[in-house]
Amino acid sequence: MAKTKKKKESEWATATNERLSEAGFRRGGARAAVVSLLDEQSCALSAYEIEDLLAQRERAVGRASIYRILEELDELGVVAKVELGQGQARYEPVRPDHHHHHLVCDKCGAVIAFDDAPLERAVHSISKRVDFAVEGHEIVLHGLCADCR
Amino acid sequence: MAKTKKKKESEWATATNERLSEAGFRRGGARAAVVSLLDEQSCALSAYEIEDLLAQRERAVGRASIYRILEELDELGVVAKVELGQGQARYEPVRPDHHHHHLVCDKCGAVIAFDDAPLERAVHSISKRVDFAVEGHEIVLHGLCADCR
DNA sequence: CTAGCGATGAGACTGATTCTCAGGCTAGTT
DNA sequence: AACTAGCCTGAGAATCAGTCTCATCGCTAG
Ligand SMILES: [Zn+2]
Ligand SMILES: [Zn+2]
Ligand SMILES: [Zn+2]
Ligand SMILES: [Zn+2]
Repeated sequence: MAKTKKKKESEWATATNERLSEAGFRRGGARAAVVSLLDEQSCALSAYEIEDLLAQRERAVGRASIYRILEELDELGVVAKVELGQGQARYEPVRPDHHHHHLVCDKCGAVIAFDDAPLERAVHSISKRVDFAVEGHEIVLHGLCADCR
Repeated sequence: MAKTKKKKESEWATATNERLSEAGFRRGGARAAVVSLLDEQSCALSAYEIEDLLAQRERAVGRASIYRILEELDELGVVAKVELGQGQARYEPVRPDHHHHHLVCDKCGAVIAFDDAPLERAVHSISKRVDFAVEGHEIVLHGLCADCR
């Protein structure tokens, strides 16, 4: 058998690995572990969460490598770095069919994903109108989650 | 004459000082200087920019005080803390009649303000639909400014 | 199998923000 | 005006996320 990966990788991991090799990156254990972990996520994780999860579940990866790899993936456009005003960045796999934004509870820090077509339309409309080459957008709604109210 | 302030304060400073006293805060030189400086701003400044500007123009204020005061003002809802993904927070006076969002140049860091009614409508519409008490929102468009393209 | 060079990670370093706590000053009180 | 409780300030230490350095590891082409 060619594959002996822990869990079968999804479309995202496949596409990501392809982009990585296209971009000239060699294979490496640290990067494979990060990609594998992100592949299982539907929403964003912080670098420290990634570090902890990797140490527990997959394979410990140095902090420097985690940040380096996340930056590479962000530049390749396969990972999005989102800043939710919590003093730390979060990273999530980019899946065009699951584009979404976030609701952040100011009390407990909970992060909830949502998507809305009219909102996206408004953003795209603006992007075309301004004298600015818009490459991405981030929308965060702050407030209190159901539990914290 | 009752007033000998450097420049006549605008509606924002007046309302802010009122809220501060309502909230039980005493007067103080550091806070007055920060409020006065913010009152002149139409868009966001970073804590360091505020520190430098105060040291030059108004009255030097300790860094700890600047952060403490900005946090108080943010909690009172008269200042908005905006995180534009530049590794530092920025703060701007909240003027309901000048609600806006930001375009950030990923190359030179330029920040440009914009506002859009359809976008706000979409956000408010979402706010009503989710099981979440939305208290604010932040929208950032990333890309390259006209100069950097 | 081996050389060449990218990949990795321990730990030092940076920069922003927060904390601590010893005075300074405001706002009532007498 | 003088007095005082307790908020207001700010210098400097402490934190913390994130970045850099560089010796070492391990792919992979040949
Ligand atoms: Zn998400
Ligand atoms: Zn909550
Ligand atoms: Zn602004
Ligand atoms: Zn620019």
